[in-house]
Amino acid sequence: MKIIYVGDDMNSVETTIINTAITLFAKKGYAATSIRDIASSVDMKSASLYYYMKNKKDLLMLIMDRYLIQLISGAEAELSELNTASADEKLKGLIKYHVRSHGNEQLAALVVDTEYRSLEGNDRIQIKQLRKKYEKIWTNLLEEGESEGVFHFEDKHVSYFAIISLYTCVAHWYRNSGRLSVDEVADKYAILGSNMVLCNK
Amino acid sequence: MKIIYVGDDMNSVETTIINTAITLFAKKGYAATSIRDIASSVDMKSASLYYYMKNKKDLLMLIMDRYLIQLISGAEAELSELNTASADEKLKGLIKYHVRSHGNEQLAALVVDTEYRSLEGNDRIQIKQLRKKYEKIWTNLLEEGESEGVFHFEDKHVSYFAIISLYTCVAHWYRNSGRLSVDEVADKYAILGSNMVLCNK
DNA sequence: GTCTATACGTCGATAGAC
DNA sequence: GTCTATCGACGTATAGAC
Repeated sequence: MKIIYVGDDMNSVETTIINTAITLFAKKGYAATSIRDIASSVDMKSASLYYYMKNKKDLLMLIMDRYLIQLISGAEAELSELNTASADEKLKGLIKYHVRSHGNEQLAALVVDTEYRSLEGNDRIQIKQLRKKYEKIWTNLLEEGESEGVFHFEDKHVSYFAIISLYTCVAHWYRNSGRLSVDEVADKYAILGSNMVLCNK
Repeated sequence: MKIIYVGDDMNSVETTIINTAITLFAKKGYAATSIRDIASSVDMKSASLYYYMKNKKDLLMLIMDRYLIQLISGAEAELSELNTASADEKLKGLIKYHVRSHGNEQLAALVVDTEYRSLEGNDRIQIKQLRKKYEKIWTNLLEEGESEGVFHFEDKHVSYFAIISLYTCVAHWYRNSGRLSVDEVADKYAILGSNMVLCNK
């Protein structure tokens, strides 16, 4: 499940630049990555990049915006496919989707997760809203399960943060070269998370 | 439980500079924080800071090194106090200690957690070794509990990363001004984590 | 589209007065 | 101890040739 953005030409220069920026931002951080770093990684001069982008800040915004919009629409699609299932099945499905997305698009997920502090003004507000929209998908599901008597948590907010942080951190430790595939990690994690909130555990 | 480093004079200029650096590194990131930023926050000129430190890189190292050494020795002390307790009690104690440390020294914990990528060469190796030493405390305890038949996990590494990431992320979301005290969060989290690996759940 | 050249600010760090 | 002054490197971004 490689995420393909609508309208992307995977071989275009724009896409190469964006993917290179994602790699460098994830590895060294946005502030420590210079336009010249990105340019030399794609065998161009720094001035040439400005033909494809407005400035460095907009490049970061493009990356974060795209990933979050993709993540949200994918989560909504996943839940709508499961709309007749139990809350527990929906939670497992959502966890698997989240882990797969964070595993397959690991570098972009890392940028989204670590570079929020690099945003200012309206950019920050815009990304905050997208994050809140995604969080809402999870909290709605937890509340749905609770009102159906399927889930129980001593403290809703603590459980919510526990689940969200557990699954987001996958992007920080998962290694593609490791023992487990993304799908295997997703399956194992779905059980862990379900156990955390399920009533009859 | 405010962590006091041995030999610190809490009112010294050095300490003020270090605490200011921790705050700025946590908020904006190491690369995005200039020496002039730190200096103006402590009402000095940038040149004056060099009377107290060798360079910017060493300031970051000092912060990360101190926090990790403190974290490790505190965890060891916690476990040695509990050396006659069950593995489950030890795990709960370790979780509580970790959450309290990450809650009380939140900014330093964030710097340690997010600025590893800003280190190079021997600095990186040195911090990596400290992190591994701390991780070893946790994995030893999980293995001890498993061999005693108290803990069970389908996949040791996945469970280990789940627990570690769950508890480290506390530093990312905890707000001192919020509804819960650090101790309350620590207690609630200890139950969650224990449930994840306990046999008779 | 990609380049060379460059403007202009800010960076980390040092020299040396007080 | 703290300052002013300054160095040289490097940052983003633009102008304009090809």
